[in-house]
Amino acid sequence: MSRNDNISMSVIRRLPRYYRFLSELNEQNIDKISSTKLAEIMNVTASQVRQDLNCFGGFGQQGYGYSVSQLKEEIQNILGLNNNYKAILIGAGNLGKAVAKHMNFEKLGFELIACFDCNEEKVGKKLNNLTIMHDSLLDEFCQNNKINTAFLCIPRVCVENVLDKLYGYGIKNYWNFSHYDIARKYSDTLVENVHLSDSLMTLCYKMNNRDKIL
Amino acid sequence: MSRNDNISMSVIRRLPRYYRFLSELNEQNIDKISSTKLAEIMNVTASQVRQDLNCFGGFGQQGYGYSVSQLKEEIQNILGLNNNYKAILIGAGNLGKAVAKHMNFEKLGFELIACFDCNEEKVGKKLNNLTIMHDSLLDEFCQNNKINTAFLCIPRVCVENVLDKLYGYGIKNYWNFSHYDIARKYSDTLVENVHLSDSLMTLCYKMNNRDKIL
DNA sequence: TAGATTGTTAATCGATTAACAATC
DNA sequence: TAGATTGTTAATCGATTAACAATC
Repeated sequence: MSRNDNISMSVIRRLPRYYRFLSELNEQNIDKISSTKLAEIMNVTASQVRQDLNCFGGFGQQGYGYSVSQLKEEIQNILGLNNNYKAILIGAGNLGKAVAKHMNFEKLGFELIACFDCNEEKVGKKLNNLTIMHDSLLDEFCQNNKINTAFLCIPRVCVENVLDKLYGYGIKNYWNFSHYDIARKYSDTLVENVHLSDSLMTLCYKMNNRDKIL
Repeated sequence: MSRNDNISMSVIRRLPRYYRFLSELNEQNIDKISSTKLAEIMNVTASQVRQDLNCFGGFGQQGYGYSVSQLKEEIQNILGLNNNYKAILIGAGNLGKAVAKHMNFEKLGFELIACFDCNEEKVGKKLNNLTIMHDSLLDEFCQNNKINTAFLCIPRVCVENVLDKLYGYGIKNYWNFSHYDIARKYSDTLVENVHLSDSLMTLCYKMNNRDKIL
């Protein structure tokens, strides 16, 4: 099935976007689409669509196009959204709460099974269906549960301490909202960073250079 | 000063990262750094550092290196972080609250001057130093205040309606947390999108392909 | 002056786009 | 069969890296 073992991250990062647009088309009960039309909708080139998809297999049919529902499923599988990776949330502050409540983890390949905070006031409160636990229970929880991922929503200065523990318990995948550089310390981790301030600074730059950009 | 009028977005997106590392070095009272050392710290090539910086000017000194504090300031200026762009927040849900409380807007070139929500229960409550206002007050507020940017923390389906109003009042810069495609509808807008679910899906892919990646 | 390190040009690498033969 | 559209190769474009002359 896979025609190309060395898929570039540029391609990977476009997959969620394909997935979103295909999901929409699917909801609109559109059952076939050509690379040209899909490209139009997504504001990319038809060549890119075909090249991207062909990294993973020949999902289309010459003369016809692509089956929307099939292609959506294929990308779902490529991304691995049918997984049920167990995740824990570290930090139930504003950001942690937002992340926990805002995301539909089941549709994204994850299940949030616990959340921790160092603040006594938060401990015992509910977050979704979970009761927030104190950081001191982390060790016990990690020993008794298989955890695939940690979502880090704590300040940068707190990360190293927690990370050392989590890594010690074999957790090697992180969704990281801090600026702490996880992969530098532990090179066999997989990390997705969300740098909100970087994004806002980029907007600031664009605003300063409106004329050059538009 | 600017040697290159057509800076690529690849370069721009690296600037916040330079800025962060330089800020750290500055806090550690390190006053000079060579492209080689900076590259090492940032895990990039020295060539890239020099190329990137030279898009904007010759900030270094041959035989010596770069002044940390000067370079930090230069990038601060390039990004426009000394601005005081007036921003309003639309949506004071979990995500909106997290964004409002979590970010240090002043250091990022912005000032949050109001926030709005359509939920009567939230109206009147405080968010930072601001009182959450009902969406129905948006028109009046926009007429009486100069607003540069809107931070959209509302569900996708709610965006178009609000966007039309905001655009009508001349707001053309958006920090967008929804999947609504603002730039498609209004092509003279500047948009920074934050797609949290895309990031998590990418992590999911990486986890599924750990062996290929690491 | 000698050593260090930049600024900048040239070479390489990778990603995107164009073109078209294969085929449904 | 004729028309449409893919899969795939080749061409182009842009970004990264290497090299080195300029110079502090």
